[in-house]
Order: sequence, then structure tokens, then C-alpha cells
Amino acid sequence: MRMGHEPREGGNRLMSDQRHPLTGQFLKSRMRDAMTPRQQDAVEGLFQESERFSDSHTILRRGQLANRSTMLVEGFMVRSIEERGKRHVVGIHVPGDFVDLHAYALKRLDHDMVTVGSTRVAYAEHEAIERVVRDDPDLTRILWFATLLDGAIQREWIMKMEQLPADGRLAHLIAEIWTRLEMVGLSDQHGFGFPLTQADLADACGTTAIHMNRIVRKLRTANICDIRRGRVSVDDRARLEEAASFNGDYLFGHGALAEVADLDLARPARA
Amino acid sequence: MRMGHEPREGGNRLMSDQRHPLTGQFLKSRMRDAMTPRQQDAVEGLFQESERFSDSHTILRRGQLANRSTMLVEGFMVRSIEERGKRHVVGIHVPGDFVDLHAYALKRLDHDMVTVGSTRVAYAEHEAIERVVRDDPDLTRILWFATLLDGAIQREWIMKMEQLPADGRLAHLIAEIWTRLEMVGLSDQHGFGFPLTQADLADACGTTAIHMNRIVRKLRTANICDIRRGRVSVDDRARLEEAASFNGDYLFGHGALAEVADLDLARPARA
DNA sequence: CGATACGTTGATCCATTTCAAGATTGGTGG
DNA sequence: CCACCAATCTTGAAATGGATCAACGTATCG
Repeated sequence: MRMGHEPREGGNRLMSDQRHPLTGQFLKSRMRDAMTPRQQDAVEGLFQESERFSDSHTILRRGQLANRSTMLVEGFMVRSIEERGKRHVVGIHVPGDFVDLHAYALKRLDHDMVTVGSTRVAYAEHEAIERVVRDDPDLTRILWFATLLDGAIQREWIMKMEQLPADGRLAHLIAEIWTRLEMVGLSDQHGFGFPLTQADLADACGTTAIHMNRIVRKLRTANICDIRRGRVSVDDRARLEEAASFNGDYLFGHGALAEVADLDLARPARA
Repeated sequence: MRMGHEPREGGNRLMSDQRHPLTGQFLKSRMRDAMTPRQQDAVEGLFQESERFSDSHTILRRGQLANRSTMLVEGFMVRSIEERGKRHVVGIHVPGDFVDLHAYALKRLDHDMVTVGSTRVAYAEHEAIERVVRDDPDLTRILWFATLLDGAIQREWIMKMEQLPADGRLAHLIAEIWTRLEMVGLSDQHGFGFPLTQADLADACGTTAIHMNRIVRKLRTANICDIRRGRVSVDDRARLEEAASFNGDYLFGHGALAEVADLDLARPARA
């Protein structure tokens, strides 16, 4: 269910970052240290309009021409592809993800962008992004970097599909989402809210919903993680990450980009 | 086995594109129509040095700091990750692929870049790419686009892992590589040269080498494709693509970028 | 001509799918 | 507040794809 547009100043919710109500999570995650305050303001300024959805809604459909890109402000989204009657989830997004920034360069996506549960998104016109690309090469590289992070996550997904059985895949997915939510301050000691259904998880792990149900139970009884009613609870995080063979390096968690910024490419570092 | 550096003018081989001996395939594939002759020359000018390998060689190792990116000029490469003693192939590259351009923005990759069989590569210093990013926003967007194509291919890989059994995965891989080789003029009516071993294919399809052997045989006896001695032969391409559930749209084959270029982002198109 | 990488085969075991139901939950109107 | 509905979740039994272990063939090349 669509909930309609909001005026730009509709700050009806306490945010941790008052100056950047729409992009606060984005700036918080992996970008902050690499950006000047001016650049952070410029990113916030890209977004003129935001929208809430209380229910699943397709923001951008496969093949559709796009002239704006979407910031996920609250809630979750998936990238999905419908093929031969089956739905496949090829990516999951958390708040602070500039979810279809790649549409700026591609113009048409090969998949749908769909909200899950209750969400809030903001839009940046490609016209505005174009101005950044013309005027600020450093910020351009940072945006480019943001689209490449998705690539790193996708490669990890390919690997986990090649490597892990269904229970490991689910554990890996949970471990990854937890780490990503943590980066934007949306988890606590015991877990996090997570509205995906078992059918959604099955579509993301390449199993049937029936098998996913057994796997969810298996992880629950094995005390690895408890997924129920829109929430994930974990007793022992190390145990979860071991079951998942999870190593979060690929998420470039802390300062990877800051390091890039420090390099000063005009005088490139020697390996 | 490394074969040593070559002087820039070492044009000891008849190329279809005399003006762009190193980047001819890159320009040929999906980029050509979007680039001016001047831009094409600028891309060629990025590469000052090339190198041949007669054997498997790791161009860039996981986590290693990179100050240049690699164009694959001849032969094949894989992106692979070694984990818990097992090797996982998360991408395959064909001539004309700017294989680790994303290292320009990321600086460190999460995987190895490895040549397969006899290859030739060329290197672009990030310093030179940086100049392009500063001076030519249009060309920047084209390079950005090139890194996003890898993302589209990766999403398709995720989907095929979620969706297809081992024989379909192999057929899909073959169909994809054929299409990509075709775009750069490196296939013929009956198939193409392809040096990956059954073990390599197993690593790319997430099966064991033993099972891959049976799958290769199965596709052979089913007259879908015949993979042997470094060559893939196909009788009936439609049959192959059906067995693979293959639809090449995600490769943005023909004119996708040209369309983007035509859009003139200063006055964005309305969907 | 022996080493080494690559390909082939058979038997057994386990993960996952499929088909067919049934139980629980949250939300709805009466 | 209850009855009901639809989505979500749960369970069982039979069939199958793929892994694993243990060999054995066969190219190719110095």
C-alpha cells in the first residue's frame, strides 16, 4: 500500500543525524570517513522527495527506464527476478543503501526493486547526480565505490551458493544482514528486526519454502539463530558466524574507503 | 609461465582494429557506439604496457593493494576465491573485459584475478584513469557502466545457482560465454575455443569435478554441447539455450549503452 | 618413458525436492 | 468478541540429484 509523498521538511521522526535525515544511514555506513561535510551535504541535497510504503511495493520494474535512483531510508528491500513462475531474490537491502544507484549508469535494470514490510525511501533525480559527476570527481568516485560494494556482496552470494548447503546459506544471510545493520546502528546485542518470510528467505537461498521451514527450525534447535515473527534472535554470534563460514571482510566494513581517500591518487601508492 | 613485458609498439599480430590494438575488443563490445573516436583513443591511451602469459598466472591477489587495472586482450581469466581449501570461481572473463577496473575505486579486491591458458593483458595506471575521471564525465560514466555490467552478470549467476541443477548451470555458462565471445568476434558458427578444464568448470558451477565430468558427458550425449580439448562445439544453439534457460538480455548486448548515451542526461528522459 | 595433469567409472550415502496435507497466526467484518 | 479468511508456517513419506570415496584410463610433454 502506497502512503503518498512527503514534503521535504517532514521530519516527523527522531533521527540520529539531524542534518541528514534521508542519507544519515548512508553517510554513517562505509562512506562517512571518506567524505567532507560539504560532500555529505551535497549527497543529502540530491534527495528532494521521499515516500513511505506500509506494504510490499515495486519501486522499479525490470526493463523500465529510470530517471532517478532510490535511497532506502527505513525498512528492507529485495532485488528480485521473476522467471518461469519462480521468484528469485538476488539481493537484500538495508537502510542507508543507495539501492539502485546503478540505474544512473545503466538506465534500465535487469531486475525488480521491491520493498518488504514497512519502508521509507527517497529519490534522487539522475539530473542531480549528473551534476555531481560533472563537478566533483572525488564524490563521483565515492558513488562509484558504493555501486561496487554491491558487486562484492554479490560475489560473496555466488560463493555461498557454490559452497554452502541450505542451512549454511541461511546462516550466512543472517550473519551478513546483521553486520550490515550494525554498521548503520539498527541492531542490538540480541539480534534485529527482519520482516522477510520463510518464502522470501527460500527465494534468496535457492531452496523451496518447505525446506526453508525445516532449515529455520534446524538453526533454531541448534541454538544458532531464531527467526520468527519478523525478528532474528541470536544467543552466540560466534556460533552463528561459524555455522555460516562467515567472514565480513567483503563488506569493507570500517575505513576501507577512508583508506582509499587517504591514498591521494595523484601520487599513487606502490603495492 | 610469465613471458615478459612487451614494448608498446609490439604489434606483432594482425588485429581487426589497427588504431586500438589493446582495447579493440573492449571498444567493439558494448561500448563502441557510445564513444566518440577521441574517447576511444583516450581509452587506448590508458594502456602503456602489456604482457603475455602462456600459463595460469595470478595478476592480482586478494587483498593486495592495486595501483593499476587490467584489460584482458587475448585469452581467458577467472575471478576466484580460495576458502577452506576449496577454490571458487565467481566470474569468467573474455577478451575486451576491463577485468579489474573496479580496483580503481576499491583499491583492494576480495578475490584473485587469474589467467587461464595462453593470455595477453594490458595495464592502465590508476593515475591515468584518475585523469579521465577529472576531465571527461561522459567517459567516466562509460567506465562506470563497464563495472556495472559485471554486476549484472553476477546477479544472473546468483539466479542460475538458485534455480538450475548442475547440467543447466553448465549449459548456462556455455551459452553466456558464447554470447560474450560473439560480441567481440571470437566465436564461429559451431562454437568457440575454451581452455577451462572440467575442474575449473566444477569450481564455477559449484559442483565436484567428478560430477562435472558426468554432466559434461550428459550434455554431450544429449547433443546440447560438446566440451572437449579446449573447445566447445554446439550443433543446435536454440537447444543449448533452452537447456540453460538462457536469455542474454542481462548482457546488455546491442546498443544498450548507445541508448544511454543518446538520452542526454542534462535533459533526462521521462519513463 | 616416466611424470603429471586431466578425464572416466562405480557404489554408497545424504541433502533436497516434490507431493499432499494440516496447523497456526493475524487481520477482517459481523 | 467471535467466526472466518488468507497468509504463513509445519509435518510426513517417497523420489532424486549430487557428494564422497576409491580407483582406473589417457593425453601430453620434457
